[in-house]
Amino acid sequence: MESKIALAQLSALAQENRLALFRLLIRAGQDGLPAGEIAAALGVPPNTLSAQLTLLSNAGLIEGTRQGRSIIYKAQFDAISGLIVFLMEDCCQGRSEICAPVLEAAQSRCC
Amino acid sequence: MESKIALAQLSALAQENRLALFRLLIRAGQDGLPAGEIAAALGVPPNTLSAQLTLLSNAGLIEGTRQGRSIIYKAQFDAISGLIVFLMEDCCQGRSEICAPVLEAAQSRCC
DNA sequence: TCCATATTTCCACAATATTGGAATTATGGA
DNA sequence: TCCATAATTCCAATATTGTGGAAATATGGA
Repeated sequence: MESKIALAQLSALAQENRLALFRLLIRAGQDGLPAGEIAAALGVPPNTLSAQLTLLSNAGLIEGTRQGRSIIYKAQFDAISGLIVFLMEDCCQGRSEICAPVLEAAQSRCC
Repeated sequence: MESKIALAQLSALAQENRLALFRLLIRAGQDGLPAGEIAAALGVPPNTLSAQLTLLSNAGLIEGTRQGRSIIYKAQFDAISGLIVFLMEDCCQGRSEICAPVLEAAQSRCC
């Protein structure tokens, strides 16, 4: 992954509202949520939410598709996977005993 | 993990210099690097670097220990592991086929 | 004690990001 | 065509962050 993309993703997540928004979509899973429901859930005015959705979307972390009058946003799980790999890149120079436990711990505590 | 800590970690990583700095320490592994060498490697004046080290350190992503006149900074691998878990929290409501591949992909591409 | 090296703290200027009001675009139904 | 709903774009005020100069602190050696 390019450094610029990772930076955009980290910047997008590095804000209270957007982090909450992203995690809401992670929890919503593959069904996603319409922008209006997200705004209601987070208590954010629609134009502000729109700016936040755009940032996360430009970073590739979420994707919106129109469905009637609503736009349904979904978390992009691949993007998170790529970001994790980027952060751990060249972490061990072959000595995988250093970095393997990091991802193993994450895996065992997830789901 | 508390949301505040995750936010501090993401904010700390969401900046070009600090992201490069963190990844440098990830690559340096458990030996770490003295602040001076980091400054030289990144081409950043020492006082600016110090502010960046402080931010990453306060977020728990790195840790510095004095050794003679130098302070050796090391990446905290546990912190990254915790951040990954936080981002994926409640990702699948039991339907682990959604989120398991994310971490598996990360694991297979790392090391 | 004095000096050189390593790093940090203090501070203020410049750059960047966040927010929401008002207006705009898009869709579907009557 | 007209209206209501859903979401976005434009813009400017406000808030936050990043940067480096100058001074300060900490360590080790002569």
